[in-house]
Amino acid sequence: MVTKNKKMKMMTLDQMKDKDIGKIGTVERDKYEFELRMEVLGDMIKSVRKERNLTQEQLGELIGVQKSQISKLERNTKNVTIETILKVFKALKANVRFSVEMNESEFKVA
Amino acid sequence: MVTKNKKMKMMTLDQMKDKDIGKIGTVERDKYEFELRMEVLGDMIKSVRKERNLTQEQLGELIGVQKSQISKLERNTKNVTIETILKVFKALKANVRFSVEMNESEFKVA
DNA sequence: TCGTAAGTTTCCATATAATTCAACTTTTTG
DNA sequence: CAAAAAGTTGAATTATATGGAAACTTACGA
Repeated sequence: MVTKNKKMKMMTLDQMKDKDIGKIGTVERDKYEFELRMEVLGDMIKSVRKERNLTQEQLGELIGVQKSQISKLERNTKNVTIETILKVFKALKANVRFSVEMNESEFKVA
Repeated sequence: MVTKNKKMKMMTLDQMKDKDIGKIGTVERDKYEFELRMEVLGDMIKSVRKERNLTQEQLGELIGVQKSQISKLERNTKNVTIETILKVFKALKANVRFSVEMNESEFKVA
């Protein structure tokens, strides 16, 4: 299973690279400064939850946590793990995308 | 590093996952989805680092951590916080974007 | 093939994210 | 308005991510 997954992982990576990366030339610099504001992430959770017409308690049930936890995630100024983000938006049937870009090329992570 | 013109018969990512992991919604599949994302995230760090011609040690110096830590991030031994992701890609002068999409609407988080 | 550089792993400590519970405040609604 | 529902907060706990040190393995150039 491990070997299998590893093999698949490499295939996936190669696919990704061949498709999206191609070759990248020389030096480059970041276009604009990027800053992720955690409040916005919390706002996103809230927005999507409202969109789905769920209370914090109901969303909590879907995920398996108390409403207080949802509240904290929504108004959170703290750091969050990827796992938590995925868990929440999955329950909300929303798709999360992470991408990394250098220069013109964009590498989709998920 | 990036292999060009590598003609191989391979399944699409979704095909692979459906065939070898199980259908969407199963525990196995969900777990794999998460692991896949994490693994690919590590691969992205590695790819961009290589692109910048940096060793793990050099990247570590930029961020202020040991090379072992970079190794761990690239090999995804753990879950990762947003802060860590941002820190790494910032050092690599790469731009990270998170976005959430549900149905037709897409909400940019950053 | 030897030596060095690069990368990995293990053990461990510390910081902090995730979470609950219960009391509290705010909002909704009958 | 008063009750109920929804949301917030703080204190405490648990789980785990971050990180260093050092030994180890792998890659690689002379």
